Amino acid sequence: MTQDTPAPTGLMPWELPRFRNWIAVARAHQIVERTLNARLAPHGVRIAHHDILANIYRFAGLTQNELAQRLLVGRSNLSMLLPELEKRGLIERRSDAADKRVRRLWLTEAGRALTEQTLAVQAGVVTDMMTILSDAECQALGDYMRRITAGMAQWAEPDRV
Amino acid sequence: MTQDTPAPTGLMPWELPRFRNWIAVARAHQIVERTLNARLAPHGVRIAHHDILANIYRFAGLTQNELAQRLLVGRSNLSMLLPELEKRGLIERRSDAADKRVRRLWLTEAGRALTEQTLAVQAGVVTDMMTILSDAECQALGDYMRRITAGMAQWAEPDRV
DNA sequence: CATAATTAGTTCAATCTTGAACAAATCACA
DNA sequence: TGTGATTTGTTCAAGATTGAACTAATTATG
Repeated sequence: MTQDTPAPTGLMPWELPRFRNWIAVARAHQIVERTLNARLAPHGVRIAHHDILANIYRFAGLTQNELAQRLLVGRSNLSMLLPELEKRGLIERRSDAADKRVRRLWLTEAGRALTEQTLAVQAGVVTDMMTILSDAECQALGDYMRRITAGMAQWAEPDRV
Repeated sequence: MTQDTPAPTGLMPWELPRFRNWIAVARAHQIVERTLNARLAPHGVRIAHHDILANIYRFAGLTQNELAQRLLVGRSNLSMLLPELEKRGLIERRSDAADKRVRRLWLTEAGRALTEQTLAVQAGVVTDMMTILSDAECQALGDYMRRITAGMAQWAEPDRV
């Protein structure tokens, strides 16, 4: 019953190699995100939480604004999420002595422990899925994507609020 | 002020090549999605809408359920979105004569015209960003991602509702 | 055939995410 | 200094997304 609409004139977008190949990226990413979310759920954490925790784990003492830029989300998003993580005793927000506007972020002991678990989950998902690529292929993949990201950066899209 | 937490024992996850390289994929994808959304906005459409329209464009007459599986979203999601697109006169939902549960999806003339525009926008974003890769690299990228997707498929994550 | 199991789609309430408007603190610089 | 521009974080309301529960239609099976 379902039928492809015949190409009116030239190639349809999904027939263009660059298009097709990017769609493959989007699909794989979507599936991995869903998988990660599912495996994170038993730990009482969503990807958004994990991303926050992992960044504080790695860059202890960063500000909310730095975190927002790093995650490519709006500051308001963090203003909604961080109090929740704070209430759960996973993070602390200490205001900066030098600049009273700023709130710097730190993990509690419990937060650090949880983050180590969720990082392990994420690493598990990623290595599971990437085993299908050889080391060289995996490296090439990373190089391609970093070049694309760098290229887009010049292209300069609207800043997050 | 911000400081890396020193590795307690072995490598931290973000130092593992496979992990690092996948993060690059996630980042690039995130940036491209944002760019696409921004460029779609002037057409009064978000990615979610465009994805729906583009799939109906390509697979005219598919059912809501088929569409949901294709987009990897829940059926309820479409039950919220489709009436909106219908009200805007972009799509039609005709119930199937053979199976009265099913509603098949078709584009109106206006919907087809809009979809051709948004497909062009998407193709523009994708080719813009992919020009930094050679044809061969682009092809390799697609191959890698399709292999990953196929690998995950066996791995069989929880079905959408 | 009758009844149970399955499937397609909807509704609803709970969450998530976002941008605009805002307050406070800092900075630029005349 | 003083005044205007910028930056940081928050609030709030609107929109988007999700899963669970539900109805109606179809299929499987005894």
